[in-house]
Amino acid sequence: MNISNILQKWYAANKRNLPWRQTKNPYYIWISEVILQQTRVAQGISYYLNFIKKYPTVKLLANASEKDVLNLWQGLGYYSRARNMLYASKQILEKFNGKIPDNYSQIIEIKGIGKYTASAILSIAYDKPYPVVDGNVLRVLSRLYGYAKPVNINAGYNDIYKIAAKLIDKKNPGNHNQAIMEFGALICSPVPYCENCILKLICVAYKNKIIDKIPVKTKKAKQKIRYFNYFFVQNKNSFYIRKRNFKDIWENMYDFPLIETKKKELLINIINSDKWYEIFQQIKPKKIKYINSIVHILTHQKIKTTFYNVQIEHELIDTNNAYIKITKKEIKNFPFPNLINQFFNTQFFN
DNA sequence: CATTCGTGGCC
DNA sequence: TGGCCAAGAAT
Repeated sequence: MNISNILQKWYAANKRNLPWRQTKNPYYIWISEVILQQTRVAQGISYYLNFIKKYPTVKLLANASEKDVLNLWQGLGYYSRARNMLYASKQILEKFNGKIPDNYSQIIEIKGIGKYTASAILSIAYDKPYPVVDGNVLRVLSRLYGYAKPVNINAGYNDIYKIAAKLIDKKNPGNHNQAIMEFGALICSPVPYCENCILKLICVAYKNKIIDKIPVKTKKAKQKIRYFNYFFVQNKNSFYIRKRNFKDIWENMYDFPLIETKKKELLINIINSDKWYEIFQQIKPKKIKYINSIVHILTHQKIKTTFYNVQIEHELIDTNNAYIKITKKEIKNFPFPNLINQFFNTQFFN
């Protein structure tokens, strides 16, 4: 038995029962693959079920609003995936007659579908022999073959890709690809379960006792620290939000009026300064109150956040038309990043 | 091609 | 606790 056969046999006996494994519908496979990009299976399952329930076809997705799609994606992170999927659904509808292409050159044109997702859809939904190389495959194959150079650069990725291409079962590519990924997720995990591994006798890293040193990765850049001051501006039972319609984190999501500072700074006196008027075009508020401070961690940024409550007695004079006045009941209609969403669950807000 | 895009779980 | 990492893609 070759390696693929061993993995597929293991997979048949040990695979998890996941909702997207009950279909070969290319649309569903596409949705699942995008949701699972850089996302754990446990976190993605409910989003997948909600997504295919609300948008069961390409056409229904293509006719959705971005705000609704982002709302469904809220809390999952990497929101460009949702924006790209909406764009992609229109591409599929118009250029490919509503059908996910079954060939590489066309499917790779679709927004949000890169080398991995193209290969995953083609192999799983259409039985085409394209090898997937994701984080699992990089780990499994680098250990198995004792590949001790960095895998998170192009050269390393290309080396592993060649191995993956040589290894693939051309008669059962979808099953093969899922088997090796599942094996990486459950057995050859970052902290591996070598005692349960069916490949340990032929695993170079295991034989050389360097499992904990492979895969090799180059260092990541240090997190940037940013200081956000969010103003929960309140006018009786209404408050103000705005859409982040500019190039930064959380693009096209909603949040509160924000003042970013370059260092840690308490802006409790801002209503007595000209700065308040410059930003909000608003006469001096009735009162401002510090609420709390939290730290929100992103992959490349650490957001040190302070929330303030500002009570005003007149409407915001919003010459830039930047703010939307809403009540608490309307919150669920708008997609917020989790930093803001968590605020809605605090004692202050309720 | 290195960086940037969230969030949550794990140790 | 801080760092690593998860079915990656766009720029």
